[in-house]
Amino acid sequence: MNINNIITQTYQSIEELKKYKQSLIAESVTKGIDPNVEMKDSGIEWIGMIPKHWTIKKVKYFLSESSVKNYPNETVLSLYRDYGVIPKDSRTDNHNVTSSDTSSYKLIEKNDVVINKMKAWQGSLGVSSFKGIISPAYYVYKIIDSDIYSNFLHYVLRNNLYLDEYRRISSGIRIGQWDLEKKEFEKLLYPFPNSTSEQQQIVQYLDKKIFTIDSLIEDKTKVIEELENYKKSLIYEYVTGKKEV
DNA sequence: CGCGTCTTATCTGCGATACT
DNA sequence: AGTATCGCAGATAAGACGCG
Repeated sequence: MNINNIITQTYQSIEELKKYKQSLIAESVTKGIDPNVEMKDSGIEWIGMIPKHWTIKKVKYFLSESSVKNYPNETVLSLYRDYGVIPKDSRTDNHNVTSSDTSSYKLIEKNDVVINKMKAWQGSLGVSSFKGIISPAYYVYKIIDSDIYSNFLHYVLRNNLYLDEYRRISSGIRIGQWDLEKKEFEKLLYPFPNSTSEQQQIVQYLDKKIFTIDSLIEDKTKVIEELENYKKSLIYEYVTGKKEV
């Protein structure tokens, strides 16, 4: 069996795991985790049926925009598709330079919703578990509905059923940096379980599942790395060794 | 008219990839 | 291996907008 085949296959199984993770999240936050519950039509075309006891809510009524500035000494945060909202200096792969004057940065409190308006269509939005400040090129919202559990909302906002819709309500010329239109976003509808305890159950369920899937992905990534290194050493020998064109 | 906010396009640094 | 080019993830400047 040649190395390239193994690498390709491992790579594919990682992709499948990632897809499974996405659909598991989407399924859980729109259908719940009890398969025996009675369903009803949500009226939202990209969602379809939802549990009967869930409620559809409009962004405008559960989020309120916040733009608090002049806290230049707070921790600078950054929003990642993969990691959510984290302190910017906790990663070395962010090459963007923080402005020398952070007084126009927006203040984020714990549990605030942060949206990268240019990358929302890729799922670049989430609920922060940190307090800090972020570049003014983001939208910051506060949750004003006390029946919504912030960690549940985090999964809901990022679930992939909504990505096409985010893309649709974004506009702009530069490829890959379409601007999410705030007004359109505020019109979006999301389904929620009525009780926060059910929201918490779903979050716990997802956290556990995702941890398992992520560690599987990690293992496979390591396998690929090892194989790539082996392949490189072969190529190196070929190129520097007795090769003649 | 002045000022703050929003929009838009351009800019950036470096890892990844392609090629030789 | 060494070099050249691409692409990612996001920051930011500057003009447009709009409010009192």
